[in-house]
Amino acid sequence: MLTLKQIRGERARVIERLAVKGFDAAPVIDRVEALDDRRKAIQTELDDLLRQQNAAAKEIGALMGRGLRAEAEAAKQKVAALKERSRTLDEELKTVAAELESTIVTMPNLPADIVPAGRTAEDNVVVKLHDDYTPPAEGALPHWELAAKYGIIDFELGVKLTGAGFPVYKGRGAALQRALVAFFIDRNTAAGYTEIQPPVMVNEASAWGTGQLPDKEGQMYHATVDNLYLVPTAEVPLTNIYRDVILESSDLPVAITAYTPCFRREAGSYGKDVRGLNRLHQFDKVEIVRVEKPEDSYAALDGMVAHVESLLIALGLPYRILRLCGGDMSFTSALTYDFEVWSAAQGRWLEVSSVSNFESFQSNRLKLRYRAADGKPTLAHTLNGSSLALPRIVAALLENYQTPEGIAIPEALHPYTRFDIID
RNA sequence: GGAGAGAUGGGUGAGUGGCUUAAACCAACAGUUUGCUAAACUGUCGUACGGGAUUACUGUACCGGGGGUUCGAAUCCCCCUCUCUCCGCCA
Repeated sequence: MLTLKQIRGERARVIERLAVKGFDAAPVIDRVEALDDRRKAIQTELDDLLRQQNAAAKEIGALMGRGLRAEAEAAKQKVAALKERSRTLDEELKTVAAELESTIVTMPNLPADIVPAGRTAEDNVVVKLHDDYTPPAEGALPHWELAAKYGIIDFELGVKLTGAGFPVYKGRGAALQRALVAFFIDRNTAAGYTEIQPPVMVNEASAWGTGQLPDKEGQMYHATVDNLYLVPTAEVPLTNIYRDVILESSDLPVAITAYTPCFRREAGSYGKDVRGLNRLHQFDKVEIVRVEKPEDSYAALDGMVAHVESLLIALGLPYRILRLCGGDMSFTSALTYDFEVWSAAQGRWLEVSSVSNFESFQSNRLKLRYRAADGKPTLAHTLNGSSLALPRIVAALLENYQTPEGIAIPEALHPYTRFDIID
């Protein structure tokens, strides 16, 4: 969520920036300002009443101690009136504060200055297009046919065991998954990220912390008996490590990485978009998360983009990098780069990574702060990205590396797979 | 699943209705002293939201969360959550 300081202190900029996301901020800001003024007025009056009550209570104690019971009784009468008024004010304060909060949370994060205007994915800007690859031969098979041909992914068996969107990987298909996870994590740790193995179920507080609740409640699998949620991404446990934390300046930057399976209900998805590995209920992903000082966060974002790009280069996959336009960005992001790999047989780009800077939008909700040079707790910036999501990488590997002899394995993976072809 | 014990500041931990402005110790930070490391001494040492000349200073709230009793609650009552120990089960 945005901070009051941002909303009130940079009114013109907030209106101008949120217009890029197609959000009309002016009336919301008016409401925020009115509520905040009201809240301050109430608090000032309430604080004064409480001060009087505290003083009176202390006085009564002293009177009682000296045995002056009549005077004490008189003082009690005086307090009763104050109490009634403060009780009313207290209720009003809670109401106004709740309204203020619920108004602020409707406002999306401010897009960074370089975010292009636009409403749909059509308006995203291609900032890098890697076209140095050989298109596959005529008659190339889509990955779901290749998966069946070589017996490495069994979608039907997954349906039997669990349901659609829960594939079973077999033989070298399973080994390829394991190899990719290890490869990505090794590359991430070499780049300075500390490996974490978090729980794949989180409690309600964590789901709120990263904003899965209340907005995306229907997207998560919910174990109701224990009120735990299966993580939709490692971002949730990783980022919540720093919920309600004040870091020392020397703790920054934080750079962590984790592999987890990810669980998404994907309610409402259908059609060719969900064919094969394109969209699953359970999939594997390696995530990177950073916590940065505000002045460092955009350099850090560039570093993350370069790092993710290096993974795709190492795998030899044709890719492109998009800077998302205002309309296609998430509610919480200030700047997002999407990575897409080319699906040779489907003839379309598949998103395999999304790297974002949330600035202080996420940390404000999390109460993730660090002690700045002046010693004051200051909201840190958070960033995250996939490095990488496996299923579509596997889809692209199968399709782009298909040969008459089988699926060739990129050289970078040989130390991990210990085989060089799937046949 | 059963039984019991707990939750107090960065940490340990005292505090069973007013003498608490939450003690003391540890850690941290600053200063003094000192050949070095270190030690000793002195001081500082929570968060949030207000008021204020936005300096100083100052008000309120916060002892796991929420409610209640009371002039007054860390302390008493109720509900909830979580943690630990033992037993049972178990990779």
